[in-house]
Amino acid sequence: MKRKPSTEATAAWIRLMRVQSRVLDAVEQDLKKAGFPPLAWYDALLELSRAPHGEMRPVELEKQMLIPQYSTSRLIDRLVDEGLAVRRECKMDKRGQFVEITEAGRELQKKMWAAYSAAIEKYVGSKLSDADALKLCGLLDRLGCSCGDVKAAAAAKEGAPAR
Amino acid sequence: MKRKPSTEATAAWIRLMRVQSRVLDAVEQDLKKAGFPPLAWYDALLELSRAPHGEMRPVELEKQMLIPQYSTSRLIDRLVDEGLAVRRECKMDKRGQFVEITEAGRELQKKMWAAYSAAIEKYVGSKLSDADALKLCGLLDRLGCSCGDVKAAAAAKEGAPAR
DNA sequence: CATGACTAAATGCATATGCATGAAATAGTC
DNA sequence: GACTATTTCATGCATATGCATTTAGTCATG
Repeated sequence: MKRKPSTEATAAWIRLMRVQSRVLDAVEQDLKKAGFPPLAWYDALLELSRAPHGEMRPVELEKQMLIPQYSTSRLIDRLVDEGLAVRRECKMDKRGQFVEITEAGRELQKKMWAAYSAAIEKYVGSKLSDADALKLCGLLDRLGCSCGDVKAAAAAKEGAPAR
Repeated sequence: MKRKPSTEATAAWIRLMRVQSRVLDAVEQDLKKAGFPPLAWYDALLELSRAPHGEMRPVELEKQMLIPQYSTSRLIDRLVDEGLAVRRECKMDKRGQFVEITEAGRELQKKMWAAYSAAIEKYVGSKLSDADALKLCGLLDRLGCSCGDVKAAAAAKEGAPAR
């Protein structure tokens, strides 16, 4: 465990950091220029819209998005403030609650996907063949994140980065 | 430009975001647990230590690290506060200044590299063969970031993510 | 050498984040 | 059922970030 990384591994690390940062920045900028909120909002709206009845427990959302608890709490605050979601009482566990996406939330999610998917195409899709994209997936998956199968994403047709 | 991304491209995007986030998090956590400051400090110290006479203009540092101007300014503040760097007058351009790394700064950079490189090995190196790491580099490079040549990193022997 | 355009760096202010803790409900145990 | 531990969610506080602006110096031009 004390071994030093190879030159190749270090180079891969640097690129992983840099490229992600640049690409994410570019995508976020495109969204912002189009007048949309940050990607994190999109992720949350997407999760909610996919959930049965469009509602989830904050704890669930937190697990899906892999962000800290307080972060979830505040993200929900903002969504609610903007009328994109509502908090609903949770009868079975009165500590908890349900967060339900509103019609406005669903609409925003769809509109954002138009801009978001265009950005993905612009900054990723157009630079790699499908075969190379798959290779990239394979290599990234080896770095130990479980992102589910590529086919699962296919079924969903919408992408969400987990920050 | 309005084409939708393929499933493969979207999957690659998701993985790029997720894996980077997880790996960076893991590395930062390791550093933090070892009592070290954030990676951004390391990057700055490394840049400074490589510069001739261990000094640079803030503007240069900003360009190297690709972070916003105000961010550089405040990062330097912190380094100076901790005695890791000093601000020096710039005679040729009195608007500007030089930032020079101190002995303490050089020492910290070296100590951090020990922990940092171990983390890179742990979370990247040990998961990929060198050949695969190179493949990953190649694919990531196609996404349009100029990270310089792998050989350049080899010469330097130290890695720095650009945030 | 005056003036207008530009560059280097810092900073005020609003917002966001991380951390630790708090409050309220539930679950487990004796 | 009383007691403790655990889970769910919110929040106070310190720090960090993004954005716009300010201050100071340089440069180009007439």
